[in-house]
Amino acid sequence: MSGAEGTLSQRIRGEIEDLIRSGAWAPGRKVPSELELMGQFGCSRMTVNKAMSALADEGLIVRRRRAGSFVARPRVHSAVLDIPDIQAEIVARGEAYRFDLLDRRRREARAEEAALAGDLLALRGLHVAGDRPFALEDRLISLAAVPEAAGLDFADESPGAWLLHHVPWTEAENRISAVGASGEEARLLALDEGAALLAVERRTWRAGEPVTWVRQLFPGEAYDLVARFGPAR
Amino acid sequence: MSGAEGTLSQRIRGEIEDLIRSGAWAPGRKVPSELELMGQFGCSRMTVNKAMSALADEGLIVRRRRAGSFVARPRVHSAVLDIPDIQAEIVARGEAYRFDLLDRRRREARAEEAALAGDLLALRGLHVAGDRPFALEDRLISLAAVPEAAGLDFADESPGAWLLHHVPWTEAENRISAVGASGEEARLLALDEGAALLAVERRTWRAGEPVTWVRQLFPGEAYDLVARFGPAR
DNA sequence: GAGTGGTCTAGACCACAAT
DNA sequence: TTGTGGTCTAGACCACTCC
Repeated sequence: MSGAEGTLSQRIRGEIEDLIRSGAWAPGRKVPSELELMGQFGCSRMTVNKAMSALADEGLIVRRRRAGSFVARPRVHSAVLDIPDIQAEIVARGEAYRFDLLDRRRREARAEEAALAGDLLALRGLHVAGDRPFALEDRLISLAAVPEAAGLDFADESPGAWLLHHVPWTEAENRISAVGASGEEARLLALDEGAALLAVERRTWRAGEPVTWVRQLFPGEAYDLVARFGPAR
Repeated sequence: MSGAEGTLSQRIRGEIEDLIRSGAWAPGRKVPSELELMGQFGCSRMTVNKAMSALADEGLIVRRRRAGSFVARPRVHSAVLDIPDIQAEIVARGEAYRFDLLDRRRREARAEEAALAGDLLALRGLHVAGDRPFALEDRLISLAAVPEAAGLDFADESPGAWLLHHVPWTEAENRISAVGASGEEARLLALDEGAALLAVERRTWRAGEPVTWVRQLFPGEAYDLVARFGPAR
């Protein structure tokens, strides 16, 4: 939470940002107009406008003349490095997608899982494109952050896709490395033991609270992560 | 080049941005004050300020009260995904750094090297940390974009570090994958054939012009790419 | 037609750091 | 001390688009 810093326009921006990131204002909800916010904060329209423009640049709100401003529907595609929605990517290629849940259990966080605490859902599953294994996924979900997850079986929707659609506005840290496949991993991915895998490990927070940890293993030659950056404008 | 769009403040921003990205205004150079720009563009200070604040947010300029605004020294660390300065990383860890140039030749771009054209410098070298191979690098440099590179032997400084310091404000696209080491690659990196390598392939432009292409192979377990994103503020 | 955002103006006061 | 940026105000006109 952070709606109490610095200048007035930063404070306005922070307060609204907190409401959105915490989930209190759901996607699609109307944001007060600049005139209303002028009243609420007792300031000029330029000051409100600065805050709202910043939120729009960030992609947190969408602004339309005459209609007003609204909490944006979260874009899955970050400009710089996707949180890959594997399901959506496979479907977009025209292949059949399936998520095979291999293991599902509830347990307490272990000490070494510093990022997460308390009651967890631990999942292992395989993303399948057509009939070809696409990625092996191990995931922990904090039930403190996402209690609704406790009741799901993730048969129709992968945990990643479900989280993307139900817990918007998260922050994430990715670690990317290459590993040789263990015997078990090789078997599940239909590769030879020792084959090169791209390992993506990601921790995700919402409004400072840990939400999920995931490690995805991709057959290296079959998957490229693309990250582009440069002038936005 | 893009200094001719939209609103007045966008135009101001665009014109200055072009001057910086093209290299015409070198890092450290003083940017005209808001008062001067008000005169040049015949507008109010708020309009100039909006443009300059945006440039500062982008990291292209640094603003200091009383002193003025200056073209920023390029930060090697992008907020989202580094263009890794391998040399700096190794030195920062307190290890000795060495770049062994294995091959260096000039040649014309081939048809399949769509990104680059004309006269190229083609390099192969090994980044060494202490006495341990750290990364194998193949690189092409466009001599049309960077004619100064023709005269360098890259004995003291790796090509990547040299480019980072001499060709600022580039845009880049990274592709990241995992591959098994070929016999030659394994030999140079002192690994077993087939060992998992993290492959980072990057193309870089400056002001729309291709500058360099590079492919770096890291022993997978020894190197992590970290990419973090979320609220800036 | 009227409500909303998009942009701009002319002016103001303040904080800061270089001189 | 003084030039510079940082922020804000109160007002304005315009463009768009929903009603």
